[in-house]
Amino acid sequence: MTQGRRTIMLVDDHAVVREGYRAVLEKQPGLKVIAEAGDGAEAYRLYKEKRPDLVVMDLTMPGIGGIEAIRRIRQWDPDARILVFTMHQNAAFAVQAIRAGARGYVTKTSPPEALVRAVADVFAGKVALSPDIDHELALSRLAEETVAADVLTAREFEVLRLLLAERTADEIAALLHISPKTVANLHYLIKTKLGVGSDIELVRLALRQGLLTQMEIGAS
Amino acid sequence: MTQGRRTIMLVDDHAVVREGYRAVLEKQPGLKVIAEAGDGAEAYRLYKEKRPDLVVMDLTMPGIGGIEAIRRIRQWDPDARILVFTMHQNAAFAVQAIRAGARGYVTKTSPPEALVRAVADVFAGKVALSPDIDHELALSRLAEETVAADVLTAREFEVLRLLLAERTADEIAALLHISPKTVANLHYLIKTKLGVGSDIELVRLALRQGLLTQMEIGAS
DNA sequence: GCGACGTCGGGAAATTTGCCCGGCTTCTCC
DNA sequence: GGAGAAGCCGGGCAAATTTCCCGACGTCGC
Repeated sequence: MTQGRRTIMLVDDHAVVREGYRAVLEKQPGLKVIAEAGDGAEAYRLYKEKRPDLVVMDLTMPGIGGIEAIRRIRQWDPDARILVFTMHQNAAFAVQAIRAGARGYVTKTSPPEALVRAVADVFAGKVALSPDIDHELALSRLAEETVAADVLTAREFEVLRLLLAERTADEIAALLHISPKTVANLHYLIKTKLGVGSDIELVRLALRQGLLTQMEIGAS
Repeated sequence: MTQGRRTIMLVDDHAVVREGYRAVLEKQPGLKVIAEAGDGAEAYRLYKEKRPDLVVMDLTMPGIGGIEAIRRIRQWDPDARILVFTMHQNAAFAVQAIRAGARGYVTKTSPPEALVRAVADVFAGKVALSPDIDHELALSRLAEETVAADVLTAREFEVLRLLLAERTADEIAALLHISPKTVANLHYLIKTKLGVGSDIELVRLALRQGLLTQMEIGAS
């Protein structure tokens, strides 16, 4: 990266929203938007081609999501600077993003200046978190909600995904070549491990943890 | 409204996103953004103060949501032109918005030109729907999914809300001063009326129909 | 080889679900 | 004012599921 001219790539599936990022960022001297992508796959491809100094990335996108895009880009270039800018004011998402290799997490509810400041912070080597996410993370620390991906085994996680996909116990049993009884046992075990009493709580916990995004809901 | 100078109010809880709308719309000669609001209550207040010729409105916002804001504005000014511009590519939302009095529904995934065209269509007296919403509505017509708000009685709807709020049957019974048995019966009746087999399907249907927005999920 | 752990499922009691019923109130329409 | 429809409430009971226990098997690390 040259010092005087920092290049940026924007990743968001909404073209009009990218227009907003661009307007805000290009008001800053020394920042230049050189690429835009509408989904994770395009982001990865364009990153390799354009080598921007920083990526501003949304999380919820069709196809390959933001988290996976971060992982891929960081695998290809471990020094990549990626700043997540999303609507999800959600500690679970922030944790996932940072673990995947993001250098910051700012919510879209923040004033535009916050984005500008976060960009500067990332260039300065700091981890940029907006105040509301600080707060969310603090709360989640206190709540100590069990993280599904951490406590569940691979098999349990798979059954959970299928349950959330509106499969009946019998369908899952047939799919996995196990007895319906085992599915029932796993279902029970999952609820126990996650400290959840009903299926309704289970779905809501899954939503909070991003296991099921609102996007997928329609695609039943 | 004067012919040469059409005034617009933007409503969206994300400041950066409003920046995008503004950039796209003000490129058009004859359009001028004269107000911005970040939630439904502010939108209603500002509408009365500024009397814009058109409102571009998001749906999911903190506090008073977009649907309710549309209702209020239209009650105060039955001729108000309101165009919904949202990320929700969801037939149920579109139906609610149009019923509340919106003159159009465009999703944020549409190219920026689609927004410009929709604005022009609304000014021309047409109902503006983006192609993906046309498609969603067509599908929903074929699927004929039961609409919770239509088929459920008030009591049933109330129980449904409480169930979704992660209350146990016993809590609901105590809250409504009825027997747990009745709650169980209502729970069963709700699932029957909505043509749903499990609680998981029930939650997902509620999400599709906007009874439970992703925003609320965290606030358990 | 031995303990820890994940996977798979049987068994049995406890609970919930699915579906029926009848009684009660309210509202409408004649 | 009476007949009928529709909503609300809850008992009853068989069937199904959930809950919790158990043992068997494979595999991995030490």
